Amino acid sequence: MISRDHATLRLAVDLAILTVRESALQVLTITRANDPFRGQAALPGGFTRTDEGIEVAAKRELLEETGLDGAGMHLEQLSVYGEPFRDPRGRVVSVPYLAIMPDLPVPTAGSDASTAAWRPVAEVRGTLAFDHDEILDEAVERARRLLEFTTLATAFCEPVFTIGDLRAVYETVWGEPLDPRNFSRKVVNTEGFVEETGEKRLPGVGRPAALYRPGGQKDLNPPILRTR
Amino acid sequence: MISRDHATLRLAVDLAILTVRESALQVLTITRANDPFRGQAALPGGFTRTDEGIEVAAKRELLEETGLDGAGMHLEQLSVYGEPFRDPRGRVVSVPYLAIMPDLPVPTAGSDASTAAWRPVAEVRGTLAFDHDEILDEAVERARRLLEFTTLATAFCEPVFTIGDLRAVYETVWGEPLDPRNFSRKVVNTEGFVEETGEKRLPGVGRPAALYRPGGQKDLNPPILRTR
DNA sequence: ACAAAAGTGTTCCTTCTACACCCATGA
DNA sequence: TCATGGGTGTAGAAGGAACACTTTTGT
Repeated sequence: MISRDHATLRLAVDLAILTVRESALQVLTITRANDPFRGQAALPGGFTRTDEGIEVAAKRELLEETGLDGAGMHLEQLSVYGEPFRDPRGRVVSVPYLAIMPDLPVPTAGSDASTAAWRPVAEVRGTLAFDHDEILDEAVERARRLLEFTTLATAFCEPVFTIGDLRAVYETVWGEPLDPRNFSRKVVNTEGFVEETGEKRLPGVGRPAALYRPGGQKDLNPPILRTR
Repeated sequence: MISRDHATLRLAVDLAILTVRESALQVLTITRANDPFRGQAALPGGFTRTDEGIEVAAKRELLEETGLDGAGMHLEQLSVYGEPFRDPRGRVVSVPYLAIMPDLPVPTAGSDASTAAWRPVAEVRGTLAFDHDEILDEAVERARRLLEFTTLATAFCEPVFTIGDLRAVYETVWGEPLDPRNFSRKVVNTEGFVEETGEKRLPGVGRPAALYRPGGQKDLNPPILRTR
């Protein structure tokens, strides 16, 4: 039985899970199996449980809906959505999180996740259930800013990656081309951004690129500012 | 009757209201009149009402507890605090907001507000009820960052102010001295940060300073970065 | 040899920093 | 005339943007 009164307040978490895939910024969406908005695309999420912390709930939903273990993953909390009538079922306040991951196939483990799929952000904008379009916009904007001031771009990449891979992340998320030569220097010279592995990637074509691991640093100092 | 079960979830808003006063960063605190934490200092706040939006609730609490009308005021949402046992009364999730205002006397309008008072941040750190110490730390850190990337420093000032006043805000919030000459140039040359009034302030001593109004711009481009 | 991607060196230009110096007022 | 805070000029340092050029691979 679903509550319809507004005196009873429930807390939900939603997840804007972003990746770079096929040269496009993509987001993990599910197709809603139940009313309201049955059949429509939405961000994965669900209600928090009694005595469950909010970030814990977010990681649990991540696992349930995508089969991905978010144990070590960075979740970035976005602003809370609590308009009284945002959910037709009653008073639901949502705490949305931004998660960033490499281009992995969706394991489709849980029951709800059977419909989980990567979709290009440009394609889903304006089509999501509830106020998830707003959440997605905020997530993308946050991701853009995180690339400027933190080393989180490496979270879009595989465990080892080339500077070219990393540059592709910046170019895709920011939607603007960057000078490969200046970018390379900036990244390599920034203490703690990336760490050499000593290996090289066998190329399809061109000179093999050096492979790197994420460095220890979280904040990017100096930042890599985009030209506005 | 206060609920003690955790199945019933209630949503609260808390306010970290900052000002610069007597050359120190100060925060508005109340002394709790009721258990839990009776007699201890805390941030003003309260529960949201049925069918009331969250930011609306924050502005209502601001009015009730300080007598200040936050109609046009910028409220900056901080991260949500929802640990299951953060409030001994039951499951309470708090949405904290940062508010910035000039050094106004606290009107002490509402009943709860009789104990409202400005206190230096340095003095109250570690003494607040609930997890309000954490919230305050986050608020101060956010305020520091806002000064770098937005024009919100003007919110600490009276409706008209001198560049010296504005510099005092930066120095107090950042806790480091700035070069008055370079600061002045940077502010005046940044499009939309401040706007000349044509007036001058009658000085106690020294050359009279030009008076300015806040400019139209919200974001600060280029940013005023502090040296870390 | 050629195409393509990786990476280095160098030049130009903008911005920041430090500080010498001048300005306008009260005591 | 001196102290004090407001404000301009300017030289040097630092960092970013643009781009010529070299390196290393596959075909």
